Amino acid sequence: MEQVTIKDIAKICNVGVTTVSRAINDHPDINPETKQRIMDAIREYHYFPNNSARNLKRSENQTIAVLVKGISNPFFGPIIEVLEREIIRRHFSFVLQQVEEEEDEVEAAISLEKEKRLKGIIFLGGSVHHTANRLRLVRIPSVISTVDTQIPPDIENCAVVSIDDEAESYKMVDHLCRSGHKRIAILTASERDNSIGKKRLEGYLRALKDHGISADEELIVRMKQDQRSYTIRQGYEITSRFLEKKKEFTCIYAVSDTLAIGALRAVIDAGLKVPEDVCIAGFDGLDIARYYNPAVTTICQPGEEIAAETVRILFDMIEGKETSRRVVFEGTLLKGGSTID
Amino acid sequence: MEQVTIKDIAKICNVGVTTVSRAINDHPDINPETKQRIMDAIREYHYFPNNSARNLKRSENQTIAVLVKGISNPFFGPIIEVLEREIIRRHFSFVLQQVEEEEDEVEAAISLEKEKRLKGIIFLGGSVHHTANRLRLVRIPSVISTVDTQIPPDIENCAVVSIDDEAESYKMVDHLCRSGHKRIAILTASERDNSIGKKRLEGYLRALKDHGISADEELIVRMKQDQRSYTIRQGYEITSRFLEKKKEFTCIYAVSDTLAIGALRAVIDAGLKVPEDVCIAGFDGLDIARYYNPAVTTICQPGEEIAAETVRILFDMIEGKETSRRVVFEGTLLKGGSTID
DNA sequence: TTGTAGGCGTTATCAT
DNA sequence: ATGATAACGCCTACAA
Repeated sequence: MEQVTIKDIAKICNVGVTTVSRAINDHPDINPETKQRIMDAIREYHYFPNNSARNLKRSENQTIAVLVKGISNPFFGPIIEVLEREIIRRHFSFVLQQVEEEEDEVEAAISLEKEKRLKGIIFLGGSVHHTANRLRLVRIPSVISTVDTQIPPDIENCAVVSIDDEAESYKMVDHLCRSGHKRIAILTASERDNSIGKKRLEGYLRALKDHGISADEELIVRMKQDQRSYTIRQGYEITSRFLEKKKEFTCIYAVSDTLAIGALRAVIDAGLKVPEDVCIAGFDGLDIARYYNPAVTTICQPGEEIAAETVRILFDMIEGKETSRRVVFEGTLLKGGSTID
Repeated sequence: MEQVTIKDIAKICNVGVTTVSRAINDHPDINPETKQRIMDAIREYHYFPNNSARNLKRSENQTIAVLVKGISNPFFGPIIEVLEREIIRRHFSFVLQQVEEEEDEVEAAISLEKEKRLKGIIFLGGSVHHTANRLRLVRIPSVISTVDTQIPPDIENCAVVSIDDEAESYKMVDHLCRSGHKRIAILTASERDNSIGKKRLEGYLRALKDHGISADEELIVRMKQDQRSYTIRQGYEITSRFLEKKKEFTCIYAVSDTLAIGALRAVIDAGLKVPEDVCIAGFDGLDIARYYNPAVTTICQPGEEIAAETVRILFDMIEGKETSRRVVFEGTLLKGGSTID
């Protein structure tokens, strides 16, 4: 028997398929003995229900999908854990799906919604805003999490939970300026980025301006596009090249902790001392920033709170309750040994 | 119209469903103009084919699934990237699926195989060996990747690609002993672990023995079970507690780089100098080990080669070719500033 | 080149 | 408590 189906089990047990279906779905209307017989046969013949058939037939499914862009981003690790725990706690199933770099997450969502009869969707990472219009096609409640974006007010089943990237970035650069830095280099995304890289750069520029410092294009160091973004290696390489130019500067602010760590190491390898010769700051509040030597001064995003709030809002929407459409969390400036006050 | 189906599109375009199906699946037997008309309607009415229905009907699907246990493990990041690239390069689709900590990966595989009509499966991480018998139920070719395990020789459509954990661990501890260390503490998994933690501990014990050093139970530091394993934080905490005991030792060997980094930081926080007072070594060869300050001496697993070989073997099996059933790669001892020769 | 009809494996409805 | 049967949305002979 190539593929054991529900019919085979029915035949083996001399019952109808309905009864087998009742057994595997824990329906009440079934004789316990019949059920036992069926379950035994299922085990013996290694029957596994076909999920495609189930999803096709079922009108709805108590499951929430999390769509992550860049699943190996260490920032998402603890967040995914909380999302999962909170979803399971509410007796829903949890599906984690990776979205490819070039893939449109909204399209993936629509497709998955149909395929799995989802009840809700969480977008983690990515840059959903340029597809805001497509969001209209998502019929079920969704929350965009950790991405600071705007959604048109008429899209009613979608919410956003994140920090304010521009403001938090301002907070960091403001702090650095107050510490006396006047020549602060920034490590950020490539020119055509339209996501956190851009927002955090804007915060940097505004802070400089408020401190009467004119921005110097030469201190804006951008990632190379031919490599994975926001990696330690990327941080190391762009910093090394920057150092070779012998620009004058006293501080490097990287828009992610991973970049900051690469920068830190590049600076050390160049024979400079941190923080005596160069101060370094990051963004995100990764564990590794805290545990690096020296600890990296950073803006800590309350990732786990964002995750918990994300799930809370999603379920409010699912249950038809009134709920906030936009929640902005505050980041915390965490001072480490990589900067001097 | 709640859910647009293929029938709706057919009706709208005044054609049969077959023709619509032909259009969306790029069948040759269709009038280009008809196709264009259909594609326009699809876009206009936002039709998305239902994947469940497709998978149900399709007898096979050119797709490979990767089942990862512990997807946020940084060791898997670059590996997944290579797996994906290699699979796509062979014109197959790639599906990444997370397996829960308590979930049985083989069962997940069987379920997914039916649901998506997979052509092959890659197991990444986890500890597949205690379910070897269940592996028999997986009808399609599979490769267990990065897990050093044995599979019964009669299971013919399953292969293993990994390093030899015991031998590599031996290599590291042997090196440490040759550097003069006699009191080497090890940071490893909990007692009931039956995976890498155990294998690497065995290598440690054998190396000590070969150097005439008797193992000291007090130098075997185990992870706490109430926390996520192999995290930096875990490494920091168990090391801190260990330091409080004031045991005599000159070196800490952690069975993962993440643990090693936590240990490193704990040692530094305790006012000790690395490597002058304490040497520290890790395992895996993560980027962060290389970029830490000081760089962590570690065994570097050739993750990307393992990934490439995994895909190669899988496709050999799919194509019915003879191929190796077991490939063991060598790790490389990478010396960093965290130890002294 | 196009359409009709049957079936993929399951669940839901409605009898019995 | 149980079973027959009609969907679910799609693909694919086969027929036209």
